[in-house]
Parts: sequence; C-alpha cells; structure tokens
Amino acid sequence: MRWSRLFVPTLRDAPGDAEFASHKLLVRGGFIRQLQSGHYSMLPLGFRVHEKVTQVIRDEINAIGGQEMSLPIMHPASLWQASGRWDSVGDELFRLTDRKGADQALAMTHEEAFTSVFAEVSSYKQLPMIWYHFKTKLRDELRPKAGLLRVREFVMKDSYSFDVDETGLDVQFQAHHQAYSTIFSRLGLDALPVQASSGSMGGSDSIEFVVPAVAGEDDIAICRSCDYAANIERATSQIAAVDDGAGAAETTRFPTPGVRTIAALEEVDGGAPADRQIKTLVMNLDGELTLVLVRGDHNLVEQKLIDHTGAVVAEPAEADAIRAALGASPGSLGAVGVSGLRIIADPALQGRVNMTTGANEDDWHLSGVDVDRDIAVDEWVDVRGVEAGEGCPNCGQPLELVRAIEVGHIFKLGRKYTEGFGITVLDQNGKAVVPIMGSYGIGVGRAMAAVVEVHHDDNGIVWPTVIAPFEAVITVVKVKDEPSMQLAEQLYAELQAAGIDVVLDDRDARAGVKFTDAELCGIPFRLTIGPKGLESGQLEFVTRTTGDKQDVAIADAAALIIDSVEGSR
RNA sequence: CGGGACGUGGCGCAGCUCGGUAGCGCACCUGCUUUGGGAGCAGGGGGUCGGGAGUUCAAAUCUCCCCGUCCCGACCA
Repeated sequence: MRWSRLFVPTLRDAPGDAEFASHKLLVRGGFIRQLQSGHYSMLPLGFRVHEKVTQVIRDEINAIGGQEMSLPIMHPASLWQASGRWDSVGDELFRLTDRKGADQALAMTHEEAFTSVFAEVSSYKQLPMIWYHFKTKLRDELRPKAGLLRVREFVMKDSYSFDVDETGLDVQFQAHHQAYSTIFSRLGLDALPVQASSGSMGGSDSIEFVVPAVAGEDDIAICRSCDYAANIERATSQIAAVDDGAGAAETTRFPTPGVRTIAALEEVDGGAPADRQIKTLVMNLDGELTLVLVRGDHNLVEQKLIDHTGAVVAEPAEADAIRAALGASPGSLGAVGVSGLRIIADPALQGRVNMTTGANEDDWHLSGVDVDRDIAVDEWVDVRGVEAGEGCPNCGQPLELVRAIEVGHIFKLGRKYTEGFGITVLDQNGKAVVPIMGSYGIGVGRAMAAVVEVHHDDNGIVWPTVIAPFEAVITVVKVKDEPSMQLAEQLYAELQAAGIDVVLDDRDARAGVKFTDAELCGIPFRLTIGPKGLESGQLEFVTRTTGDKQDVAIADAAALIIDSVEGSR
C-alpha cells in the first residue's frame, strides 16, 4: 500500500468532545469518524485493525472447534417473543415495523437466532456444537460514550455451544476460557477473568474478561492475596460485626426535624452512626413497590437486586408513590410495622438490634429497632456493594476496587433458550433431552479501543504488531530523489514478497510530517530512506514501542525488518 | 429520564456581555523558495454562525421552541 493513495485523515487536534485516550487517538490517527452518537465509521486504518483483531479471534475460536457462520441482524418479533425477551429486555432492543405491519427486532445478541438454527440438530452424536459469527449488534444504549468503548452499533464475535449435559458444557466453557485468555494476550491486553452477573441473558457461571483502565465502566473487586476477582455487581466481602450493645425492649419514636439523610441522622440528638442505621430504599420492580433495606453506610447494587428478583426494570420509586404507600417522604422512611409490601433485606442487617430508622412520618425516626423482631423481612438477599478494604470472601485479606473495561464475557446459559423453543435431541438411550447452552462474546471495536487505552504514549498509538494497521512503514524522506525512491520501491517489493504488511510512505511531504503520522498511527517499525542514508550507506530503523533508533546497512535492511516484524507478531 | 455544558468552513477556537452583515490557527488549492522531526513567503477557495419562530431598520449576538453532541447521575431514605 502506498500512503499517497491511502485515506488517512490525521488531525493535529483531537475533537473537543473526546475525553479518553482511545477516542482522541483513534480520531486523530484517522482510524474512525463519528456518524452520530454511538455510531462510528471505520476508515481504512481502523478497518484494517478491526479486521486483524477479528482474525486473531477467528483463529482461536476455530482452534477450539468453532464453526463460523453468519446469521441475520433483523429478526421477527416472534423469535424474541418465543424466548420472552421481546418483553424482558426493555428499551435496549431496537424495534421496527415493516411495511406489512410485522414487528421486527434488530439483534442485540443472537441466542434466539442460533437456537432456531439448532432445531435441526437431532442427535447427541452431532454434539457438541460450537457455532459463532462476527456480526453487527444494535443496542439502544442509555448513553453511548468514550468513542468506541460504548456504542450503539458494533461488531461482536458471539459463539454459542450446545451440549447434551452439564459436563459437556463445562468442557466448552473451559475451552472458551482458555481461548479468550489466548486471544487477549495476543492482542496485548492483560485481561483478568472475573466473576460477573449474567444480566438479562440468564444463566449460571458467568465470567467477564476485564482490562483495568481509567476509561472503564466496570468496578472490579480484586484480592491481591488470592485469585478472587469479581465485578462489583457480583462481588461479596467479609465485614466486621458491629457492636449494637444490648437490645431495647421496644422501639422509641423520636423527633428529627429536617433530618433527611443518613449523615444528618448521625448528628441529630438521639441519632446513631451510619452502620447502626437501616437505610430504607423504595424500589419500583416492574411496577411493584418493594422495600430494600441495607445498612446505613452501605450502598445498594441494583444489578444484584435485578439478578435476584428477575425484574426487568428496577428503579427508585417516585416520591408520590412512596408517600401513598408509606405515608412519609424519603428521608423518614422505615420498614418497621410495614405489611403488604415485599421487603428484601441485606444480610448485614440480620440479627441486628438497637438500630435506628425512619418512622414513616416526616421528621420522626425510630430507635431501638430489633430487625428480626420488628421488621417482617421476606427475603434476605445480598444486595450490598462491596467497598475497598473489606475482607476478601475467600481469604479475608483487603479487597481492592479497580476500574476496568469489559472486553469479553463467557457464561453458561443453561437451557433457557432450548427449552423455550422446545428443542430436544436424542441421547444414547434414545431419550429426548434438552440441550444445554453456553454463550461467549467479544466486542471487536471495544477490544481495539481497550488496546489503545493501554498502549499509547505522547506521540500516539503503539499497536502490537499483530493488529497494527501496517507492520512496517518505509518512509521516503525526499520523494523526488530518484535513488531514494528506487531503493524504497525495491525494499517495498522485497518486504511484500516476504509477507510483511508494509506501507510505503511516498507522500510528497516533509519528513517530519511523515514521522509524526507514522508514530500517531502506531506503526511498529519504520525504515527511513533519504539522501543522507544513501550517501552513508546506513538507513535509520526505528522501533515504535521503545523509540530505539539504529542504523542498518542498506543491504541488511530488509532482513532486519523481516526479523523484527516476525519476532513481534 | 434528570442535571450541567457546548453547537461559528474538515479539525481546534475567538467574536455574543454592549445587535451594524464573520475572524484566527491548522488543514486545502496555486506559485516560488525550502526539504532527515508537524517549513517560509505571496496569492486563493471554502461558512444556511445546528434548525425554526419572534423582537428589531438591522440578529452569530437578544427571546422562545426544537434538534444535535459531550460529561455527570442513574439508588444514599
């Protein structure tokens, strides 16, 4: 490829609305352009990287027996109705109506579609199956952000495994686990496998691969002493018991004028420290008001609540609804004596006495609350967010919280879809069994962005060779100098013949411009050809990762590049 | 959905307070000089000032509505 013919619109300044390194650099380097919020065009360089990331993933999924195919993006509503997700996924699913009036869905994942194809498989002898495709997904995200990191339209590799039994599923799950580790490592990502919530997909074992980075959107609890790592949506911890003293015989109402917050209740006469208060949250779970109780200094993790209840929508209840149900406004709420509402409480409250909470009357609170005695808890459920420094659930050592980008997710789907679609295969005994599924995804564009987040410097992107838009660039300092161009053409041909993905920078521009662009775009190796080098017989060879410059004899240049590229693939 | 900010040539910005018919840097085109780290000089092209309505003799500027984009929050009782 000749740079003079390439469309690489590099920019000196990043767009003003770009915040994160990957966003800025991918735009500045001419890799991507935004069409609208959450939708990006892949320009030639971006597309090259995207294709290379795709190929790495393809290699590794093929290596574990994956069969690549390609399923549609537009699905009939009936398919999603059959799985129940037409109603359960909410507004994230793009829906449209065709001219015949038929409802259609734009796929956000392909569980249903793959399962429908699987209906033709009828014998255990054909199992296991690992099927996958690279396909554009559409999701009406609440808030697209950070360039390629969170978008509404993106290509995902999603694979699905089908097995006769759990043991088989375990094998596929482990195979994917291993394949993902290899993929991310080849991409230059230190991806950490962490326990995760399986969200609306349903399923049991769920592991996310995350890359620690400031641009991330996930909080991960990590133990440095053992191998515990979990998404905050799933993480648990050991916490010290709180000394409540002796329990009171009965609750006491006391006035708390103007007190609306946990902090204020700590200060007021008759108040209590946060860890001896009960925080009463009124949540609207698919229209049903539910009281969720956590310790005053704890935070609710909505995902935990959703995972437990299966609710589609979980949001704080409206103030009006709260007042109608409990007779008071937020700030004075409590669960003591409440009946007729579902009450979910965090285990950190179990057995606690002498607690303080709202009295369900504005400006009044209760003290001396004995949780087991005074509150009709329906379910004890861990809904609390862990905090940094709390004890690891495995070894008790302090947990650390880190921001991370989720780059991959594997989980055991179970039989939700096969069962829902009435799919069975015959086992060895001729008996019909419902196959069990696994589901495994990697977002290609997000992986790209994650690589940039981790691999860049002041001069631009530093791509790992395997996914760099080009493996090497031959920079011709003075294009009009005949001997320079002649040598460049010769080396260019030689490298291409050797299978090197090389670009010849033959633009009639100043050397500095070409050097800067090569660095911004992150091309791993650069050979500079100019009159100076021709005269001395030594060409300059630069390695992007280290910035190291070395002189190489003209005759040795090709071999050096080939070795360097091959050694870093 | 709530809160905040922003919207002026491809990119980055000024102009808006105090209305008078649009400017700077980069990029682009032509010429000359230059040429090993984002060249210099000269000339040139390109803008419905996000859109609509209103106020006014006159609107990028003031008012209202809408749209778009970015950030924060999505819960702290």
